[in-house]
Amino acid sequence: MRGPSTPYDLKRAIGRSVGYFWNFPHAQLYAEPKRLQGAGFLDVHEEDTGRRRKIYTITEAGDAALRDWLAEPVKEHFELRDIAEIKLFFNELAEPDDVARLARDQIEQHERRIAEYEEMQRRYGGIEGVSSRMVTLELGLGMEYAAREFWRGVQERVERGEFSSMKRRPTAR
Amino acid sequence: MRGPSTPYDLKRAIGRSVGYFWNFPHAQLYAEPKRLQGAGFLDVHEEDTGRRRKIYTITEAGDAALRDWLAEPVKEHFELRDIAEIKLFFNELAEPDDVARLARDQIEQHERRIAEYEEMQRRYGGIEGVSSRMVTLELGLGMEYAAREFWRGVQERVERGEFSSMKRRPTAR
DNA sequence: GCGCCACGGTACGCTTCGGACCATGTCAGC
DNA sequence: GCTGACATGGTCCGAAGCGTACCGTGGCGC
Repeated sequence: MRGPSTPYDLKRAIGRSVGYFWNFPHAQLYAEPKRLQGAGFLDVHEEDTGRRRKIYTITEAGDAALRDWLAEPVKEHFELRDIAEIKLFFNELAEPDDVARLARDQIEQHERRIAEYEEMQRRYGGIEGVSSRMVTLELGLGMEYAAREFWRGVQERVERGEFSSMKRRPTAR
Repeated sequence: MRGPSTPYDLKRAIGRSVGYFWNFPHAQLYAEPKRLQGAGFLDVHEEDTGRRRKIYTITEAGDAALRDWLAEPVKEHFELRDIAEIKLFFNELAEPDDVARLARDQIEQHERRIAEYEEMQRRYGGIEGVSSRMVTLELGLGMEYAAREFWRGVQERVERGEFSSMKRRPTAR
């Protein structure tokens, strides 16, 4: 989509797009093109002076492989990976105050993210060509709204004393 | 929460709970207790006959560490890890038919999951003691509803011809 | 008495991860 | 014209995560 790019270019592009819902450790972005090049899906041009940038270009084979992959059905269900959710799952072992703080922090975090996303929508929403890349932003927003509502509910319930701590773990099987 | 358990016990328990939103390759569930035991957070009792089960019990130190962790604030934002979303992000490179199929499959997948979750709610919702563990199920459901709505929207837009393919990639920088 | 399947676990190679580290330009402010 | 901060562009590496293949045990139905 971007044309020939260096890993660093990708890193920045990702930071403003897919990075919001799929984390890429930057070291990966240097290792992966190397592999793809080995597989014949990318060509490299390495500068021989200065910063020695490596500019990768997709090959015909790479283009074909990408399109094949896109046409392939998705079997995996999405995975959430939410530390806060894990902690809430173990709420019985925590103090109600901890749960309350967890909920408060989560609401704040999701609100911040919602503000970011809504700002992006306002800024780039109308622009021709870019808007088809904005579709996924809506999913992100939907998820954020749902999460915010959920944690608000948790907060209310904590306030009503519906979470209680279990001081000792069970020792019997 | 469960008391002394074997990795296998955990594997099954996880399959019916956290496993829905956080994947655990079962090999991990044998390696991790070993590590935790090394750190003094678990005790082992290994059977010396038959299946040689390893039954792990949490220690005082482990219990304390767990509670500390639960009390610690969560810094990381959740991560979605949705292959379908990635593919949709690259919709410009795919055929509209592929996008349509993607949306259809996703709607089906999310509906299946919603049915499972709703069934769980009906079955275990009222039960004393278990219901505090059901909280996270609500978040799961919220996410599923949001995702289903989103993909329905995508489907409608594909039908209206709002997605078009870009046959050739840009070659200029 | 035997074959199947749930149980319970190990081994191993590959990938992913993230933090530490390094070197090159650029530009603002003195 | 020097310097220090910061963006650029990248490598290295140990640790953790992943998934598949594989192995033995025991209960139960036929």
